[in-house]
Amino acid sequence: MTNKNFEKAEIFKRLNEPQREAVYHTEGPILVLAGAGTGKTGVLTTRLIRLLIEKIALPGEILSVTFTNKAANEMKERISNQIGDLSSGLKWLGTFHSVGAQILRFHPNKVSLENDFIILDTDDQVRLLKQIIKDENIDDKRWPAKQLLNVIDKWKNKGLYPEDVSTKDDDYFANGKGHLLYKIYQERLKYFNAVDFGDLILESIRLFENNPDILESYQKRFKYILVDEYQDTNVSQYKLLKLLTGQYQNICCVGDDDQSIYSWRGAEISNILRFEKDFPNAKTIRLEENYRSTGHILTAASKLIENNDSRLGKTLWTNSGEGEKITVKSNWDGEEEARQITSELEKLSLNNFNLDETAILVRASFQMREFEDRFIAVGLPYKVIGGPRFYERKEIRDVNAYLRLATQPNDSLALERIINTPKRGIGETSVKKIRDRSKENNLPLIESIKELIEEKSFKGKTAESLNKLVNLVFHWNQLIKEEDKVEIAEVIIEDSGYLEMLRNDKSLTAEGRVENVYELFRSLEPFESIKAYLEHISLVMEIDSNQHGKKVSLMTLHAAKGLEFDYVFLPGWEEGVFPNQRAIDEGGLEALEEERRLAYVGVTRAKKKASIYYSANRRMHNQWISSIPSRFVTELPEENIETDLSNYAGEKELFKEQEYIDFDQSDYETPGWERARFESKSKIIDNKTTENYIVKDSPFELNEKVTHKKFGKGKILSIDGKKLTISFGSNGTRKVMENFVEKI
DNA sequence: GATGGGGCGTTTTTT
DNA sequence: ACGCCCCATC
Repeated sequence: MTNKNFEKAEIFKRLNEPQREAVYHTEGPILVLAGAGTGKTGVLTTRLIRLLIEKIALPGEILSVTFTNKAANEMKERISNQIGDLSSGLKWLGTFHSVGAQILRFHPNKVSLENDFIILDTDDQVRLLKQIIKDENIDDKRWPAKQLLNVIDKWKNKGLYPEDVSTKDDDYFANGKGHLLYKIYQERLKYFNAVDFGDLILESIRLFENNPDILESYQKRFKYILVDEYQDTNVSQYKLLKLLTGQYQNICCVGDDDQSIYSWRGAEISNILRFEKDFPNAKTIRLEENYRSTGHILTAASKLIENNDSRLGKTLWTNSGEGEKITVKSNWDGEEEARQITSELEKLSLNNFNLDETAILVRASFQMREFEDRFIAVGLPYKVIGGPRFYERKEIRDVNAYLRLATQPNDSLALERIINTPKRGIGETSVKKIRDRSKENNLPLIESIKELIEEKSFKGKTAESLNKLVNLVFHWNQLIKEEDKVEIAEVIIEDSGYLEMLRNDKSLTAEGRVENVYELFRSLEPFESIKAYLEHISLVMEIDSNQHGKKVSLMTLHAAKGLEFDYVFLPGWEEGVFPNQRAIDEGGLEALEEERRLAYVGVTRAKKKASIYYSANRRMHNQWISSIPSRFVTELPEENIETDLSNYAGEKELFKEQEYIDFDQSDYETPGWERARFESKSKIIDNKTTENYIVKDSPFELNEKVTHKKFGKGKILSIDGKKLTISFGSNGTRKVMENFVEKI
């Protein structure tokens, strides 16, 4: 095909001016700042397609990285829909981790790995770390393995090897022993011929830093580099990109600093903020025309995000008219909020509106329960997006461990996982004996077992079981060598006694587990071999969930990034819930800005209508908390919102209570807040529904001594529901809400 | 090796 | 309040 052909193509014609520029500017570094709904993925794929069609690069010469498998698959699909076979051979289109794995698979020996190294999942990592902590005689109660994993993860995200962790960075764990444990962990990984997710990036960096010739070959190979969601990259991913970019500098990063919501897992918003400094002569293109939302939604979201300081700044606009205003509604509590939203959804549903185009986006998953309860009560079809993943289920991991072991008997971590599952009478002492032998003689566990059996170190049932297990493993391995067909998986799992164990389990969950195992067998079908399956799932922790039917989507704001719906419901916009108090406590202003970006992501998911809700009271950890509207509510411009207080009863109560909070000390003096206060006062309120919720039994007693965050120690003079009158001595006598007070 | 009680944590989650 | 994890106990 020629240039003309490309220019005639529909995908090209559809581009607007800045999009076109982003597609055509192929030489030199370029940052495409793509606001929500501005056709980001379209630009990325069109750019790639153009490189191929105009034969600027061969498929194998384009490195194209995304963050999630979902994004990678979507891109692949879009491309192949457009150009079919031309797209085959795009073997470097994938997630950061799959690219890292691919690189390491070519040169395992250069980073002290062997062929067929295994990729650990989180569960394996924790088990390994637990062992290390115990071996080092550290109290694993005080210093849990999970926490160590977080610390190590953090270091890996920052591109730090054990030797790079300075004493200064190492006050997180076990009084400065963190980096030592990290070192041992890395040694153990090498010993198991294993890497974790972080290593896929980190070891790739090490490979390139230690082998300039190899690096150069990759720099030459990757004529063009495309990066999606650049705001989500962490330091080590950035380093890897920087290395690969080399002298050619043909890197195109697409992202949106306003949608950076993953700092807590290592994403560095500074990567995108610094782009122009990092890559000299970089071109920045802003995509600001939004094709998703209507005017009010877009303006409100834009104004909201303008409250952030750390941003590159862009102004979204749309041609699609004003549309509907964002509604802001208040409720008495979470339950009422769920009722309210559900009834709005029911109305839509009764008018034959497609529920697939509706979503409820929450800040934290505990908020989902009330909605699920309500949906079930009224029979509204819904689906939860995200949540516990298939491959993280225990039974699935167990089965995978058996399959790993069958393909690779030396996989000691897999063996340790299932050595006594189902119960075979191989206790902790036997396992320790085996493990010790392995450490002494530097052997895989299975070889140690063989040795120990020959030496008759085990007796009775233990010896018998171990012998049987070892023989089975080698038998399976033989089966797979002869004919690696996925059907063998079922044979293996039956042989092992695992399925029998589940079938004999009378508990409620066991039935589901058996089903899950069969689901796994089904999911093997598309694969050529068990080995291919295992390699796939070690990088892809998801299974395609086929959630059919028209349903409301229920998910967290994080899970909603990249999605869009006609109607978006945003409950729980209250201080403490959203912005999340813990986030602010731990991360201060930066965290608050991230929360605001989350709000921005939420609002911009809506195509036709966004509705925001807050409640006067919320039950958290089984305690009633009275709450005040989120500052984000007050940051929405008045002209783009419609405050609807008609529905509900608790408003009066809410604002009456607010008067007991010391307003001088609060941040809520924005115009929106004042407006809300004023409106609430002028409303006539039906008090009926509130009565059920009024607290009758106070946890406090008259004359009880308490402390208040601000006023210090005091004595309770009177109790009126949640309102306490307290004498604070020199600080005077004040009325305060009980949740601002603690017992001494 | 099963069972139950005590202790603990309870934001977001991908690979 | 609740669920999960770990350990002690039988």
